[in-house]
Amino acid sequence: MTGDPKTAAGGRARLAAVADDDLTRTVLGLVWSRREVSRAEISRDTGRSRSTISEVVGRLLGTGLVAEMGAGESRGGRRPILVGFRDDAGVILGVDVGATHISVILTDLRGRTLAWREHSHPVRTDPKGAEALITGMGEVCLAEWNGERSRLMGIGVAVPSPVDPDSPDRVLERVLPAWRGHSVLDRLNSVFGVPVFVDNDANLGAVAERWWGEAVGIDDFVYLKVATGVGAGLMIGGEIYRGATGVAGEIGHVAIDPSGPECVCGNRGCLATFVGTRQLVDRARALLERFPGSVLAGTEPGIRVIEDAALADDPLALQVVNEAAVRLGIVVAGVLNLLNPGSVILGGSLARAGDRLVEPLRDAVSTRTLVASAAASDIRTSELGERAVALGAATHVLVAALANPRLFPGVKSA
Amino acid sequence: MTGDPKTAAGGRARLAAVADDDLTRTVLGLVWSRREVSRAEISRDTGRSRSTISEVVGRLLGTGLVAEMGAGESRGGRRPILVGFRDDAGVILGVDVGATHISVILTDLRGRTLAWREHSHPVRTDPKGAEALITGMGEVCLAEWNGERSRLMGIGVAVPSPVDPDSPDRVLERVLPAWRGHSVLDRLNSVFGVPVFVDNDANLGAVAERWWGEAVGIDDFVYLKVATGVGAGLMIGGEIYRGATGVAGEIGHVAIDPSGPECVCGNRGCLATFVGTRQLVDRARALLERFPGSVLAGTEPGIRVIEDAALADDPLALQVVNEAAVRLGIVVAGVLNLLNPGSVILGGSLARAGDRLVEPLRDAVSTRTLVASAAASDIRTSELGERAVALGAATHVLVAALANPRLFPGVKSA
DNA sequence: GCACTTTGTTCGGTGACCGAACAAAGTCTG
DNA sequence: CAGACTTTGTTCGGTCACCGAACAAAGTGC
Repeated sequence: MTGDPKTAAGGRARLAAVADDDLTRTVLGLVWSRREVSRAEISRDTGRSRSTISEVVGRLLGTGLVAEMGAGESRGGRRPILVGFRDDAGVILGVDVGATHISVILTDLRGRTLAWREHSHPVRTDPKGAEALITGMGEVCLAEWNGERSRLMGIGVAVPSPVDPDSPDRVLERVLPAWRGHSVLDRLNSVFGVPVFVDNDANLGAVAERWWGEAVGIDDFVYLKVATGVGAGLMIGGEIYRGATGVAGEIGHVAIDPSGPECVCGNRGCLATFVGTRQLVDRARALLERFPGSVLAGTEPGIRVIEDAALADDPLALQVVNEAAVRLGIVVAGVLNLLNPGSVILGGSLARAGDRLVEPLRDAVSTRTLVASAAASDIRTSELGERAVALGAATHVLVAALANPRLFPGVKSA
Repeated sequence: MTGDPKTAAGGRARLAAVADDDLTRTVLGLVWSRREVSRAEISRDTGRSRSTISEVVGRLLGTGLVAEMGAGESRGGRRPILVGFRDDAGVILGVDVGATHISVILTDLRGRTLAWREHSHPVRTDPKGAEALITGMGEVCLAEWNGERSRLMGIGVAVPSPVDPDSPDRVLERVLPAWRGHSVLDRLNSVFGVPVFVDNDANLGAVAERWWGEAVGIDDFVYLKVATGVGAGLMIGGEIYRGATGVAGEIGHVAIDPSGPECVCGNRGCLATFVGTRQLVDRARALLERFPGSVLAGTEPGIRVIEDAALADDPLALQVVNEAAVRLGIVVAGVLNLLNPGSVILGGSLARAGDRLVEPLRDAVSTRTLVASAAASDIRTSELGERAVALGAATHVLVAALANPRLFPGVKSA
């Protein structure tokens, strides 16, 4: 043993610089969420003395992350100086890698869209092309934004596959076998020179809902996403819950009908055999015979067309939505009974249908749950639209930065 | 506004005494779990300096909660002084209020049983009698133990009903309407003069498993308990998860067969209509015709008798266990897909059947889950026996005390 | 105009924690 | 067996986050 370097370097890491201790983190988060707040108010909310808060805020002002925004209303004495978060202090790229498409968003630190691109691509079979497409689209977004590139803080990537909490590199192999060995993360990191974060798409959709959507202020909810497959993002105590091996929320293969069709997973009657973009489109096509008057007759319907038709109360489209609602309802009922979430948010392909989806779903649920838990949780559709997952990927980076401000450009660590 | 008492009294509470700051808590927990540990080892494990740990341990020695237990093995230098937890520094009462019985346990701070009593009682319909019975059994346990009564630290109570995290008093009303208005908690508190904690029985069974049973060291698991009803305790990140309104884990009314019998809850085919002590006994009686040679023939079978028969490979009893396993398997499969727990532990009426229950259950599960999540989590039966829930109730108090040492007798707060 | 509030800053003080140094009590090697 | 090296636990002076008191600046309300 050559001495004991652990005692010297380990233990409580020496914080040589700004914005890394607990209090600084708390204050930064408070300034972010309150948008405009005085030092005195921070002091009251955190329970720390005004003198302490003054010093912390002073250090934060030096980083450029927060700034004084003018005077606020008097509460019977001197008017407070309002401190606010600099939403433009950095930008974030969010990437949504779907099964058949890729989209990229560029946001500021308040989740505002600065640029957005979308492309169809056979992601499963052409990983090399996908990789090039992602970096290219990222470059395009940055160019459109036309700001200093050094303000890019990080990249969030959503993948349609479970993520192993321990080694996110090995993520893609299970669902995307052709991606084996391709470390998109490394590539993105070396091209853009910033940290890259990966997570499952449903998880990141849940993150988007919690920060900008229907679940703002809710710590315990379930986000259910219908796309090529079906997945759930579990938010528990304000944190994404991944389970023991990272596959929590993978509900596509819950068996809801033992006599149902065979699934790729080897079992029968999985939820994924009924609900999923492809299955919905197939079902619509099969129903054309029974609904010759449908607006879908004669077209080659895509999911978007079905959604539009449902919103126009086309009987065929409503039938498709209804059937899906009943199937989803079976699973949602199970989720409510087991987890008792504060709310359930439906995103993805069918969310645009709104009440036309929620009402039959709620009916299906109510025949399968205890009154108490069903009544307690409200079921809603997402309003974030097609950008939800990419936005969530970007938000994931924002969350990481607020928790560890050294990620912000201009905040030094030594 | 009369001054600002909040600034003076609120915020970071002044710690006038011993054993209440973060580090002291950590050290106390470490000493408890390691049983015998040196100051130097604590220093390495917590990352604090030896000088700091020395001071903290010194203070803890003063409380009587820990003591020096002699010298340990040398690691190449001076031999360490081992510090250990005084398991007999306090005792705890755990109460298991079932639907048809009440049991009380007295334990030390290592979960060892010092006394135990059990009684049948119509809890639902006779709350006053139940209350008297609980206090009486508590007194009997304390008398049998024959120690100083001042060492009683607290009482944990398990109830067969969801618990509202915000107001545990209103707990019992939903499942036990006759208990309305009876605050057993207040009564216990005034009789014994110590804090009283309440929680759901399945939750407390999970606590027992995590501290003394099959889930030691596992932070994410599901405990499934079959008794008069069926319930689950969800351990997530080492904490009991209660959901938004406290009914998480109430899976008795998950619909597993839409064409099944009607349930008291108004729906059809609930898990509770198939699995539950009463249902199992009824089923055994109904099967007597088909299994005339069964050892159960001619008896009036109780659940204990059925368990014994199954362990003796009686075909009728095995049939009952098998059927229950398949039904439970449907629900367990849903749980695995959704939550991806590290393990599933089966407690209550059927746990004694061991592999005779687990094997058919595992078969039922494997046809309904993704390979990945099914393979990752192992399904086991509890070994804690009939005392599990009462033990968990007592353990709940221990957990609270380790997190807030002022609960311990002799540790002053001012 | 005067009494009272509120804000933000300055400044001396407290306490948790650290590192260096040391004595005591070991192990290991020649 | 002696001397070199380790490990443990304690002592002691120093650092840093945080606090409270005091104060000036800038308000409000009668």
